[in-house]
Amino acid sequence: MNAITIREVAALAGVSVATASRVLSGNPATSPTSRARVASAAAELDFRPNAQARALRGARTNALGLLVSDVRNPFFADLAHTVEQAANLHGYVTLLGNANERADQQDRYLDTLISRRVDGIILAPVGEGSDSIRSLIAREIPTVFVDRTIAGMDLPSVTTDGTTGIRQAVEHLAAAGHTRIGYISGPQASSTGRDRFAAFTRCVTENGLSADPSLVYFGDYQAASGSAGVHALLGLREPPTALIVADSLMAVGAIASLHDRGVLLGVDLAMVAFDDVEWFALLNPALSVISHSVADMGRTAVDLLLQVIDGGTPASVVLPSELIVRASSAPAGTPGTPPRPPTPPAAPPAPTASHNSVRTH
Amino acid sequence: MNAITIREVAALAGVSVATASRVLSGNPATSPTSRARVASAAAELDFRPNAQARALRGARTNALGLLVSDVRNPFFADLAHTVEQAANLHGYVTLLGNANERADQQDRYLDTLISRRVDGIILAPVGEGSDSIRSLIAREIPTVFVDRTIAGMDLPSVTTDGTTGIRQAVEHLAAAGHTRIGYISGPQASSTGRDRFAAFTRCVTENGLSADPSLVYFGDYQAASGSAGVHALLGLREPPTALIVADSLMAVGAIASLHDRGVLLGVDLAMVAFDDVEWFALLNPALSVISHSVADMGRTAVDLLLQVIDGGTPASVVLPSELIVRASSAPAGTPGTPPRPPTPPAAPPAPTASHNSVRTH
DNA sequence: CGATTCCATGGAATCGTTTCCACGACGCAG
DNA sequence: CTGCGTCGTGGAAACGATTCCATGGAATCG
Repeated sequence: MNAITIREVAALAGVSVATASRVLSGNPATSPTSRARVASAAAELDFRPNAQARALRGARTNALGLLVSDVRNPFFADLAHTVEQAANLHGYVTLLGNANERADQQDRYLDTLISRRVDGIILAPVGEGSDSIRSLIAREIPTVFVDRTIAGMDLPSVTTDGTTGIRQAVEHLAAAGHTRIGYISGPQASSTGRDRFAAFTRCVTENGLSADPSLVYFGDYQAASGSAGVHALLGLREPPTALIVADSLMAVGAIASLHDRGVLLGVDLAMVAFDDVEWFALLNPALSVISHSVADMGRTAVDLLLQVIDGGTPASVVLPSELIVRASSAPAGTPGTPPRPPTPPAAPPAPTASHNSVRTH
Repeated sequence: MNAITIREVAALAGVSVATASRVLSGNPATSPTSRARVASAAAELDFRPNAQARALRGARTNALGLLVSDVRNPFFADLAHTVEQAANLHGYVTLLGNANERADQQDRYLDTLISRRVDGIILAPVGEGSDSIRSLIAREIPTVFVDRTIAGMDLPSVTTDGTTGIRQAVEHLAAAGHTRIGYISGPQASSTGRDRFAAFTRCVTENGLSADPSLVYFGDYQAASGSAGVHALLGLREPPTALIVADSLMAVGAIASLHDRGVLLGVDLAMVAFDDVEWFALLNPALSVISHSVADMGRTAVDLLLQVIDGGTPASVVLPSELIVRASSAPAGTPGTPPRPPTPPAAPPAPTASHNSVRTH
């Protein structure tokens, strides 16, 4: 770790450190001669400026923090990817943290991001507010929420309006004859969990469907709770004939559990999941989903954050969602019949929406 | 961004900065009195030490860099997760970078990691060596390779021995009567691409199967190349009756393409993919895979890196792989017959290996 | 009781970079 | 020829923490 400093570069170039610094940071007040000499000296020594020292003096670190609730969730993996690309475009490097859906890990990571003096933070919060998050606000560290928000914390955010998609899903299932729709919900401690659940209950009553509270299972956005939800709902005396699952990981767990039980998707049970994941279309039958554009969300989050860093107070953005109908939400079978022998799944109804994600205004 | 410094903490506590620093960094040479006063002052001001300044003076940053070739690849998402957890256990924070399977993005990220003076780097390299990687070695920055290596660069590494799994897969398919096995390979510019391809060709000849070079398609570990591979291989005059795909993303592309063509997995075409991804088991028919333990790989990589940081020169570790047979690799259909109407997939043969991943010694 | 050790403490140097300030050289207009 | 603005340059302060070193008081020992 024989680090080369700007001092050695200056010495080799035969100029002062001040001049070397000016050349290396693009300050125009330099002569062509010293520009050339410093540049070649830096190249020869393979000089890499120490970002710590640079950030210590200057105000900016040119780093953004992105804290997602679970990297293994394909939605957040995609989000990380788009955020990284967008940040890169603006000269920022992204430090990605993984809260693992746990508030303590989120706080630990937030603390290190604060310590490292990132220029701003994009946060998909877990829980309902912690000291670390309040600390963020008290220090006026530029922060935006993505995907989820926290009640009472007035920060710019990019979220999805799940209502449209959920309404479309409920109406679609109702039109297919389902009256008892099960719902595997996200945790009520998260804004998306609450909002989607509220939208679901509203749409269910609006469509005159069963509002039986036992049709709702509250999961935690992890695969295991999807399995548990299927177990609970199909164990009811009057099980649902259709199922809406509030995120992709729980959908994976739910599907695995249905497989184990020999319940055929799209035949014995209709299903729609929130979040469009590429391979959901590859399942047999392909899974109907409520889609929202992760690329737009990532780009918008970076845009908002950069505005906050520049001192602005941008308005929050709400992105649309929409139903994509595939074979898994075929018309209802007769409720209560035991699983039948495998038959080819019914032909999917004509899609009500294209697969292409909706662009934000 | 009204940052609180140790100076203000010291003032409030009524001690010198030196004492404050000692208390805050756990130096035992402090009196209980000042410990208490400094601690309460720090808490009251919500003091967060500036990691930049700390790292500037001291030698360590307590940060590791993890550079993966593609975050959206579930294998690397899982790896990121386990590495992060393991590093966390040792008090390190992980800076995750995404090379996007592109050498230029990898180099850009390596440069920022060098600039930020991370204590060590875990690298899943893209390409066959660049100036940035050579720079890493020249500076003696602790680095280990994970999943992939680069020929001629003698760094500790954790890799998977794909040979066992591929041999099992080829023998399994041969036993089922397949003689023409297609192979969608990873890029020959990557060590895993070369190694797995070499193992495949060796096993094919050993088992007396067709070594027709047109049965091999070279992809790039991205989904699109999986589709292209299916297109190329099924367009042959004598198409293969079985397919081995060298990674999970290309498998996704391949499966999508098979869907589009109406080719039934496990009926018209047997398939085995490298990398065990949770939801591959959920496909219908479930996908046979060559599994290797990503958790072991992540933990081992962190272990090796910590040894290198402590001045050691640990030996590289090779982890095992094994075939997990599921329904997608059913016995061969008659080659060349057009897709038949859907029938229930054949019952899977008895698994030759358990789903549980093999533990490293 | 005096000398010596121990220990908590504060002042100051240090890390590598940026940036303020002062200075000298130069060109140009009066 | 002198005065003034411009421009490139170097010295030194600054950023916020750690750590060496010296100091003074208390404790211990002969």
